[in-house]
Amino acid sequence: MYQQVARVRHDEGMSKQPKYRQVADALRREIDNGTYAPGARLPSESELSARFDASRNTVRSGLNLLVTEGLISSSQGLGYEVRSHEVFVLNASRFENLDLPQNGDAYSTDVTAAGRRPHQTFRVELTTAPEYVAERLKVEAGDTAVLRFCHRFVDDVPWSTQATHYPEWLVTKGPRLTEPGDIAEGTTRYLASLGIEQIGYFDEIATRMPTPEEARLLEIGAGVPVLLWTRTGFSDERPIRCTITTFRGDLNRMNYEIGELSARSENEPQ
Amino acid sequence: MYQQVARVRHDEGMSKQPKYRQVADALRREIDNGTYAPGARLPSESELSARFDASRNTVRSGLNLLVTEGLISSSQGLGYEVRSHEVFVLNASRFENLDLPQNGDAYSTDVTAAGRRPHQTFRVELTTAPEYVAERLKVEAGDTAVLRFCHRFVDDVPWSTQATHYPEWLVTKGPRLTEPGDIAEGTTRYLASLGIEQIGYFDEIATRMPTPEEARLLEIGAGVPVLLWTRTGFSDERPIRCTITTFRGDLNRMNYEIGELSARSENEPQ
DNA sequence: TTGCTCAACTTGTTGGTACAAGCTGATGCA
DNA sequence: TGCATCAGCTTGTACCAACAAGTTGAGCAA
Repeated sequence: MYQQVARVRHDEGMSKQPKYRQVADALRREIDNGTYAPGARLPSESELSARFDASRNTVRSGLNLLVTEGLISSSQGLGYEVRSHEVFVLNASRFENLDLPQNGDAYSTDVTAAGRRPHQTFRVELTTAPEYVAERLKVEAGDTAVLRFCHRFVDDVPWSTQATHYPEWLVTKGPRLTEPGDIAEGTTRYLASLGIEQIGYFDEIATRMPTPEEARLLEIGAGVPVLLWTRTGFSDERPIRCTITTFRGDLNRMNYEIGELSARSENEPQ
Repeated sequence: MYQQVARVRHDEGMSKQPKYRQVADALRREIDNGTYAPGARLPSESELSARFDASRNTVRSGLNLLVTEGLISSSQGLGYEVRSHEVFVLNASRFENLDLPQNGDAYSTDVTAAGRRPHQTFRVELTTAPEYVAERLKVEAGDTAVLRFCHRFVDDVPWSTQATHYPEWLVTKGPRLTEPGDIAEGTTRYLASLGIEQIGYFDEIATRMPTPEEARLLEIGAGVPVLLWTRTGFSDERPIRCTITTFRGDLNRMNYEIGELSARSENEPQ
């Protein structure tokens, strides 16, 4: 029916690579060198099938590799599109600066400063602390806590989700724990209203592939990892909040400044 | 030959999900709840094919989803194995502490302290600075630079690669730029020998899917993202080195401490 | 016992087919 | 003109078949 042997013979070391990888490599090269620019559509499967002299299944395997790598995305009826990725940089050591508390929401400020349009939805609820959060807040897993969940967009593109847990002892300090509006304005402001000062953060950064739920919220297909940022905030006595932010990995980068940066470092590399 | 219609009819809203997703979801659930523990082998494709009453191709599509999510890996002749992921935590704000320069290689120290066995290979060469690095070192792209490339293992598992670029002006300060051995011992020590002190860092963190080359070096299959850590070190005058570390995303996590952490925070959540 | 071969498993690759389902523009009716 | 329909494109899902190639263990030969 088909014979692989004869073909491999004359391939002369240039590629023992299987055909579907050759397809992926060729297309990846063309995406890299700009033959297919971000936003552009790739030729259809049947066209590629003809070009590479491969079956539709084989071409699909190759395209699937590129989807997995996050280079392209597909939609039924439309075709394959080259993904664009303008990254948004978050300076985590300056963010919510300890000395200069932001007047308002730090996220909105940052996005607006970058000339882009922020948009976010809130949800505040009473819940129990999951184990991961409880460890960090130094409470028992299952203890009640207040969760402030936040879904953020930049120019109407889903950007990140943020879940902040406050321990029970903290929210009962305030007179109005049943009013979600208090927390909605932002963590720093809320804590200030309770007379609590954050004096330090413990940040943890990890990456992994999104869960199906995350993929849905952030509208990312297979092949785009998420960047997980867990920030535990401390008062002079104990942890006062734990914020887990889930970023689209292809659209975000984080920065930290440590120690002194020389004078000329003001204009950081973009 | 086969008819999808009849089956969908009686599925009763419980799942409009395509069959290959049902396979993936079922297996994912069983991996999560421990039916298949890390390191365990999944049933073979043909067994799963019988269990789910699906063709081998359909089962493969489902398994491929889990590979993409990084939950399992496959090897020809062996089968599918549930991946284990013990994460290794790197405290980036304490790492190469500015006040207390490490006596020796910081990586080896950290890994040994965690009760695991470090192993690394070096390569030092004279090269030109790629654009990304040149921007950070404030030199022209294409300028000569010294590259120290480092391939690191923990318990013989590939862990990370590290590429440190030093600008030309710096290496010519030392009398012996042709001796690769000097840099091999580590950045901090090398800089000290040149009488240069690092007073600050600029760290950038990003994530993405690995390039084929990275996947080869780190021995990660599709579905495992990499964590990119770029550290630019500064003297009191200017950037003196740029280190790009590529971690396996499934095995590493980074920490930063900012400001003051309360007394009880010494025992950080693992 | 040792060591080799080989059968019988495993996944990997590639081809084929058929139909479902989403999108778009042309066509034609009101 | 306006709108509904539909043909013809696209990708998505599902099946089948065949052979390549890696791994393992049984079993035979030295």
